[in-house]
Amino acid sequence: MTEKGLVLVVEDERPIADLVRLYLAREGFGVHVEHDGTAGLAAARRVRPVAAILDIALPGLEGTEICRRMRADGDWTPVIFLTARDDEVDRILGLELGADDYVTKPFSPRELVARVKALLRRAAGPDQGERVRTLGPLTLDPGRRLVTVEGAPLSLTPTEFDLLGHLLGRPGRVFTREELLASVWGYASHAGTRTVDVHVAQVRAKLGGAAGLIRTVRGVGYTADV
Amino acid sequence: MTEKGLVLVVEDERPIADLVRLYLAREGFGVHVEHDGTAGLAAARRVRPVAAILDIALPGLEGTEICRRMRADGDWTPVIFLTARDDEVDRILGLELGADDYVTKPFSPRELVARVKALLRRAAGPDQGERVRTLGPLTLDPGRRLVTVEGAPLSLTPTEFDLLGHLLGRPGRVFTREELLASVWGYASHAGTRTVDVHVAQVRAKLGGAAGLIRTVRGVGYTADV
DNA sequence: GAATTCTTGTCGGCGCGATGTCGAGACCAC
DNA sequence: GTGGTCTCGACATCGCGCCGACAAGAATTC
Repeated sequence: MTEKGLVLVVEDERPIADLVRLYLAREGFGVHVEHDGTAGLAAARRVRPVAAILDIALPGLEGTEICRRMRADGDWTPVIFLTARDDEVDRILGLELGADDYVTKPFSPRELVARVKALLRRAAGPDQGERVRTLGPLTLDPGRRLVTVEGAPLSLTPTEFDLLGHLLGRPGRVFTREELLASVWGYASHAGTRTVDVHVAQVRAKLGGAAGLIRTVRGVGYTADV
Repeated sequence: MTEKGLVLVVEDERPIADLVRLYLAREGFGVHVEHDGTAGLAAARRVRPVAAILDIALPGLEGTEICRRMRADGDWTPVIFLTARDDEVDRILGLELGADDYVTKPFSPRELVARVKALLRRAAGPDQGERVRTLGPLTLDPGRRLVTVEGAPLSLTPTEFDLLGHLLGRPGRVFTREELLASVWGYASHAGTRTVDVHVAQVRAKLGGAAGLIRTVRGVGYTADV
């Protein structure tokens, strides 16, 4: 549920909070919602979110104050402010709050999600998922969605590519079928574990001579041999 | 920590210096801080910064004087001045200090970081976005907003041009529809991902024989084939 | 070493989701 | 208003994933 990390949302208007929660959850984020400023600050300190979305006008403690105290704690979690009025924008940008972005109400949930993602991309630097992986004659380039065996490109379907990529992400580590289903297919998948076998077989077929790199660990799962 | 190079900060007010240091460090810059003018000039000569942020009012040696002496040394490192009063701005702009930018207090650290980056981009030569891109029979010139196929000019709409330009910016790299929407259409776009498909189709139609250069990566997005 | 049982490999077809394509309507600039 | 552009809906098409079923192979028991 929190594969992409937890996003803290502090917003006192329930309908808006629910909307934001829905859209973020749909994108695979875990969401922690608080409805007043004091609880929001406590949550920020407790749940270690990867990003925080703070309404400015809040009961208890203003969003700006939550951010200020987080920064004082040395917490540089990316923060996006929600603001209803344009003149509040000046307060965000003008002061040294360490706000990373802001969105004015009414806003599009799609836009908000896009900004959260952009922020995390920026904060994370070069994405781990973008790393080119090499194992023997095999190379896998996530950015180009390209797999080569001894330089010759392979044509893999999306599932095959993700599956191979996940195995190559930690060579030597044995993944159970359940783990692979959860990571590659996603937690919402209803597929049975046998489906994993079928795709492993197809990847092996396409790997040709390098098929041996994916080893069956009987009774457990699969691994990319080092 | 210094992957992006070292930025020299000369600022006698500790809180401000610390704030600037934090923000620059967070962006991957190395930071060297000095608190008086004399030490600042010595540091400029010693640490070879990629950019310098100089307060104007400094004990020992004014920021303007540091800059002047750097220039006299033949050191044309980009310099940003921090100034508390507007009337100081005139002194910066009026004299041939070789200042590249200035920021008035109170300032937003975000803004300062943005200016440092902009300065380095400028100093690094022609903007990446201005680069003429060529791929097989295709050339795309952002400056002239011109695309040609084997020398013959094409008439593209703004969206079509930006879309093609973005794909050609990193040939081989696969972009998801969401990435393209965010980059080409912008954050605030409410367009659905299918809109991307339509525009890709249009671009392909206009590309004629070179249409194959834009390849669909099923389940992922699009790429410009190398 | 043979029989049994469980696990894994393999094949083929069905259903669904993703993409290509066309056209209508909205919107904007002139 | 007029022309150009963007966005969306609708439909057709195609590829892919999923499952069921059986074959093959490995571990366990005797």
